[in-house]
Amino acid sequence: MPEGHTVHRLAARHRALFAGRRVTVSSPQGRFAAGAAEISGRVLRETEAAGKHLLHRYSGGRTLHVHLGLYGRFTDGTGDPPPPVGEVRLRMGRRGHWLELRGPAACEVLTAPEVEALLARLGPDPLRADADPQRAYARISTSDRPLAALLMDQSIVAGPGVIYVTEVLFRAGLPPTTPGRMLAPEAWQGIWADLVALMREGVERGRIDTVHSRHTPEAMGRPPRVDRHGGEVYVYRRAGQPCLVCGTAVRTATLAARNSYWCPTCQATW
DNA sequence: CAGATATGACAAC
DNA sequence: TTGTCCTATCTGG
Repeated sequence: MPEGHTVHRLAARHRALFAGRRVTVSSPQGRFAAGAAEISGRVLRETEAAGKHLLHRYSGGRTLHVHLGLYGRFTDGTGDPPPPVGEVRLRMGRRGHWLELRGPAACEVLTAPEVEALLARLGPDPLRADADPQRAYARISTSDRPLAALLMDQSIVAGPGVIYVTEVLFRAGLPPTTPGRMLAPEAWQGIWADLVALMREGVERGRIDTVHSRHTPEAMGRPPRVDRHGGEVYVYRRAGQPCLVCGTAVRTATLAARNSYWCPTCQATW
């Protein structure tokens, strides 16, 4: 589930559920027992998302940092918490509502300087008001690395994962192998604006849906896709299947240890 | 029931 | 570039 939109959505949900309240924190699985003891019984002041990182800021200056990694997920519910099933790393609750976390890559309590250091190594996040896209462009435009790798580098842009990056490059008409250096400033502005729009929509809807959004093939100045069936994304994980816009078989390759997908016709060249 | 897979990141080579 | 880690779920035999 987890690209940046998921984490921002969680931050908002956790804020609505628990911010300003005293919460109990435990680790049924045991792996977060010490951290849980540090924050349990404190007031959760505020929640925040930065890229794919979730922060719960507690009274007393401590911050819970969660990174979902590939499999991490939260569940929550009303009433009394159910008996723990499986590997529940963290459980938190207040009267009437509980929250569980399984499988995170990171679940730890950080000090203020550690939080600062974490935030300092992240690039601009399209979902944050304080984001400066030019900071990302300064890195992109001076690199020979392929765009797919640059945009997935969280120190360049924080939040997008392989799906958003794959799809935004399709929508920009650029192959994932395009060297960063080749990206014109206007093209970057377009990609950034597209990331902002798509990811905001992702936060609202709780899913990544790049085809049925406001940037339809028609709006992109391309012929409408014939197939009305087919799903939420243009090319991600659609290797060998016909491009939804032009019908060419979607190509795939491994780029920077991640799978890339692109349409060789719609994304012919920079 | 073993094995593959999943929207990620990092250390080690 | 490869291996490793976090957990659950789906596939096939």
